[in-house]
Amino acid sequence: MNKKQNIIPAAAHLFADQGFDGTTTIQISREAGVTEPLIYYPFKGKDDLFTQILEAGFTEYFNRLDALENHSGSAMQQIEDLVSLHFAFVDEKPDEIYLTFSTCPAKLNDPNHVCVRNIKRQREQLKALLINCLERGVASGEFVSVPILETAHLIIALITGWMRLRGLKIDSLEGMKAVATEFIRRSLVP
Amino acid sequence: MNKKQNIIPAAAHLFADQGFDGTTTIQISREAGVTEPLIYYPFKGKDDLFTQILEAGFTEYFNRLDALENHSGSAMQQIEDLVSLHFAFVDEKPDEIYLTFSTCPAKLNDPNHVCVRNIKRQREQLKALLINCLERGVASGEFVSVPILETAHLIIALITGWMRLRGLKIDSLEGMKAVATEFIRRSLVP
Amino acid sequence: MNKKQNIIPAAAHLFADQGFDGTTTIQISREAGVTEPLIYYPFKGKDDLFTQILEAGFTEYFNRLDALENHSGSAMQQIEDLVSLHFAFVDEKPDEIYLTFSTCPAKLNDPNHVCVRNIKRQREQLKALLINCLERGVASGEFVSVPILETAHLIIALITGWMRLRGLKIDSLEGMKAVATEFIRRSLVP
Amino acid sequence: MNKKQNIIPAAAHLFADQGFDGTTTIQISREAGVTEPLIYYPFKGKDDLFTQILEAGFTEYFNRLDALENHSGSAMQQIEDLVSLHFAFVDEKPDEIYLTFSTCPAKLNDPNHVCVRNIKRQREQLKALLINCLERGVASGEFVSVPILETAHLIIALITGWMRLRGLKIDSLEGMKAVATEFIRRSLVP
DNA sequence: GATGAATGAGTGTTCATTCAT
DNA sequence: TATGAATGAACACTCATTCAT
Repeated sequence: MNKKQNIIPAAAHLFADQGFDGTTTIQISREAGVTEPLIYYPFKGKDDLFTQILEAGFTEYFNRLDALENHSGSAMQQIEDLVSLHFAFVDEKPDEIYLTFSTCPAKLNDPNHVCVRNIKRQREQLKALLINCLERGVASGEFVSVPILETAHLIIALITGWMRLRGLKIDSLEGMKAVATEFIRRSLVP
Repeated sequence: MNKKQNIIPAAAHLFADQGFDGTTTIQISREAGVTEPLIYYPFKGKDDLFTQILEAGFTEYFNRLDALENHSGSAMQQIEDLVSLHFAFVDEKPDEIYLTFSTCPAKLNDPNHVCVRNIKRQREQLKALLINCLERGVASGEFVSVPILETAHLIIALITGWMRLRGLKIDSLEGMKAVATEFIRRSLVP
Repeated sequence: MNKKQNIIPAAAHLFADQGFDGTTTIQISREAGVTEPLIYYPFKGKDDLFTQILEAGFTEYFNRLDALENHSGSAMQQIEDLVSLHFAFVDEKPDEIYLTFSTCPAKLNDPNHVCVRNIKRQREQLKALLINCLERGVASGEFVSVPILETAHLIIALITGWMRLRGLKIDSLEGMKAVATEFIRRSLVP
Repeated sequence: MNKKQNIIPAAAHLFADQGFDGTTTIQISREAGVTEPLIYYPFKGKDDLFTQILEAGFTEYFNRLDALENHSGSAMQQIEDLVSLHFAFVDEKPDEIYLTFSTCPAKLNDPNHVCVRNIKRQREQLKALLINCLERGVASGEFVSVPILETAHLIIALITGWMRLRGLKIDSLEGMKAVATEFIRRSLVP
């Protein structure tokens, strides 16, 4: 239970960097400073390790997301919080959150697997939240009139696109949260 | 009976779907309806196959992108064309273009490899184009005053984020091009 | 029947240079200036090609060797002729003769195969000839008294050792025939 | 239960018997009583295994050969010791020493490879030693007058030829060392 | 708990050979 | 006869995983 805390971040980092298939158990053990078989004490295997990392990421992610659902502020405020949530998250735990938004490894593609289920749930929840938000905003006149579903998808693309660039360390610009928020606000608020 | 032509789309599809490492040569051969060794007739190996797919994608991509550089229209027009270019491209060749925008396999990460070099070139070229465009627009008053570099990155995130969702078949909404263009226009044009 | 003459020397050369297993049929076809499947018209396969080369080499070799058996000259004269035969042969057809004296490919090691049979026959015949020769020479006082069997083996080692060095192009010294003959003569003739 | 020690002799035997290309890793593993992947635990691959066997053989061989260089005895005595060295060696370690004297696999033919470098060094060192020896002997009148270089090559051919026959188990005669020594002595000493 | 040794299953790749034309 | 296209069988090698200690 002691070394488990070394393994998870090491694995998360390598998975995020090289993909699930591109990462070997021996790489993980070296990065974690343990021997290879030790991985099999706290985890059933490579799949399980991956799954647990993802699940931990998802758990925290959904906790934060759920807190947004019962939102009392304006529609724009809610979108702003949504953007903040994701941008803050990817700064805190770039590997876990990047994995959360990346594709499932091919071999874990069965629809009952935690990986697929959660990724689907995440997309649905994000979509629902944004649709609700946009509908509210358009109805109340807070937002200009936009096609709801398409705009929701667009904002998801913007958020996940940025997280991807950030998670892969391709983009390291600071202060993007405010810029993104303003960008969306100008587009939606009349 | 030239089965060689089946290999490229089959491989592109699988690579886009499962990643480079997650795709086996035998999967490719089955998807292409040929036997495994036939892959090695026109291609030197799995790496070469991947490289050639990417290179073909990049060649066409850069051709289209270069055509945008000497643009005579307004700044917004140019951004619109940029969005159109990418959205049209990903509709035409979802697999190839998705690969073009996805990450390099870990093992092909040496900086001289076509894969890395082109992906870098692509990001640089996109950034340069957008920065130029935004500077023009802001200077002429066509656009509101925005932080140039950050906004360029944001638009790249939006475009690539969308292409990713689209390339992975996660999102299949039609008519997104116009919605995206309008979304950006409202944000930038006063 | 036309291109067969191109294939044999090309194959013989490559087999001698790289060994049977180290030589591929495509190398042979290129060296012979033909396409790969053409090899299968005059030959049943790679094994057969190898066998035929060996057989041709052996046929000529045994022809020459048989001519030595009914020898009328002195014992030393006969040994001299034996040395001459081998040294001349390896100069004329270095590849074929080298193969003749080299090891059988592992996969052709069954004792009924032409390859094994001939190599055995060759060693037996050489041994018989030398034993006969040495016995004659010792009995007649032409030679000093030497252990017959061992000396026969030694001369075989000398001859095959030289042919190997020569066949592999490791040694390219000229005029070795006379030197070898003299070397043996001084050792045997009192 | 260190099965690693079984691998080297098993591999040496098979390599000597069937050549590098003719020997498969699965054959080696079976002969060593281990499973195939275990070969890759102590060795980087088939090439490395081959190289290490050769290197061990060469190291011991050169150690023994170097001991002969500073020789105080007569020229004939030195040659006798040289013959003894080789004949004793091939009796002790028939596989390793046979490999040491056999040809490099075609694919390891680059001139910097241990294999090529050592085989060259061996030939040069043997040649130098014999030339020196013969020159001494001829100058002092211990030997009859012989062409130095050619005779050196001849003795090398004799020694390596014998080692080959012996290493390949083609010839199993005992007591050859004395016979060979006498054979050479009679030829050189007046 | 911890590890060095070991392995079953599979991967990319090569090669001798055949087939359709 | 000749060849481009195609393949079955094997090869060296890797990897996630387990076992003996």
